Amino acid sequence: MTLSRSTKRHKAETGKELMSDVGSVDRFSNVLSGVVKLTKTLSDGRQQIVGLQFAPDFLGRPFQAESTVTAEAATEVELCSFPRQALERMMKEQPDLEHRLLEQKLRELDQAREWMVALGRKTAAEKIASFLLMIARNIDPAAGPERRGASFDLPLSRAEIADFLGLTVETVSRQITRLRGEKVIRVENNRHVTVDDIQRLAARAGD
Amino acid sequence: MTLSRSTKRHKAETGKELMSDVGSVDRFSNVLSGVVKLTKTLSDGRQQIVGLQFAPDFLGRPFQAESTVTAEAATEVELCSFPRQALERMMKEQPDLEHRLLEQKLRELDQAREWMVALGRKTAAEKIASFLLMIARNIDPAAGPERRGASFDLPLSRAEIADFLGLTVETVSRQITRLRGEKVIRVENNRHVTVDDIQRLAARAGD
DNA sequence: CGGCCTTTTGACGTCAATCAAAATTTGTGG
DNA sequence: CCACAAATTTTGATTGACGTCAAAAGGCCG
Repeated sequence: MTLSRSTKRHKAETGKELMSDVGSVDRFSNVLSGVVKLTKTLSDGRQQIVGLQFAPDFLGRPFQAESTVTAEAATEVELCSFPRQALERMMKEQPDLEHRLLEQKLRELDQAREWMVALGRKTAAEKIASFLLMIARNIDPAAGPERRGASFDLPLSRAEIADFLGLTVETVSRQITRLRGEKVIRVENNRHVTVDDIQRLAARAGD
Repeated sequence: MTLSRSTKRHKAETGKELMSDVGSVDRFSNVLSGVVKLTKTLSDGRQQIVGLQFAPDFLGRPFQAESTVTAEAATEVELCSFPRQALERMMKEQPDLEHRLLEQKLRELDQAREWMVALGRKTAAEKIASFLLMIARNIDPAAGPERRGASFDLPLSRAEIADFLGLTVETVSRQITRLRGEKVIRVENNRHVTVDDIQRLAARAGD
């Protein structure tokens, strides 16, 4: 994608709020590396992560934003960000862009619905397995489709995983411990996960 | 929207499967009246409703469909349906169409994320209140924004509501009974609901 | 009226939440 | 590099909200 002159690049430290659809922040970005989490919060503080964006996803909600989603860097993130105006000009000049945006949003919608099934109908154990599987597929640098194993750093803390899966930290921890006990995964430094046999993990995802 | 010659109109009886994104069914529709439910099912039969489409929503997932969503009529439905080919031709002739499709998909994405919060973080009571509120806003014929009350037929059975909210039929029934006992809603014939004070209902939705 | 399906109600069980505290990791300054 | 503080993760004990199982009540249509 060619960038207009008004774009800028920057790194965001972990946890930094990148943009909130709720208010005046009126920018649009491209995730160059890292993971961005989209969260929604209830008035009493309960939180739910409603999406994760990996490179090279677009980031932002064009055409008005009433949806009160907050985007935060989950890991070190490199963004290429530009004002809404630039996006809209680019879309005029290059209608293909709007098409690609539609395709990405359709993918996001598919993913959101995938997670609705997990949130509504899967057990804690199945949620964790599904989550690890999803991360493995998105993050493992050598993620060929025919790989038997995978190894990756979790982009989220236990608390964030809980917010993603509609669980508590304690339940997340227990389920990960259980998977480790059953040798489905190995965990180093709490963040690095190795899956020797992805099929065995997939078998626990409940699909 | 102008319809190409190859389009057709038909009514679907309740419960009829309209299209499945999984396979060869390759049509695209417009909901003219009624409610269509989008469901996903796990291999052991657990089901989750991942979306409800009200008139005048589009229905269908253009540009390949790997997402195994099934669309079914929840009520009597009038559709205007046409083959994918027609849609793609129409999009070429009228680029505005693709733009409107994008806007609708963005709305659907917002809604999906709204429900992710409910599924992951709300209590059974809050889920029911949120659901009734959503239906009231979409269905009540006289739903002016400044109405104090609302009255409508539920487009879903208790079992379907359960599948939408990630609950069991029994829990749905108990929560509705509870709301009735507290005079937040009145229910006639199990399907018709009257809300005298929408604010009181909204206060229980937990947002 | 009678069978069938949906909804409600009741008794009980269980999975995940809550509460509490220990263990481990991470970060900071000397 | 180590010592200490803070944050994160794990583990344990207990509770509670919702699920499960069972049966009664209510609607719908022949």
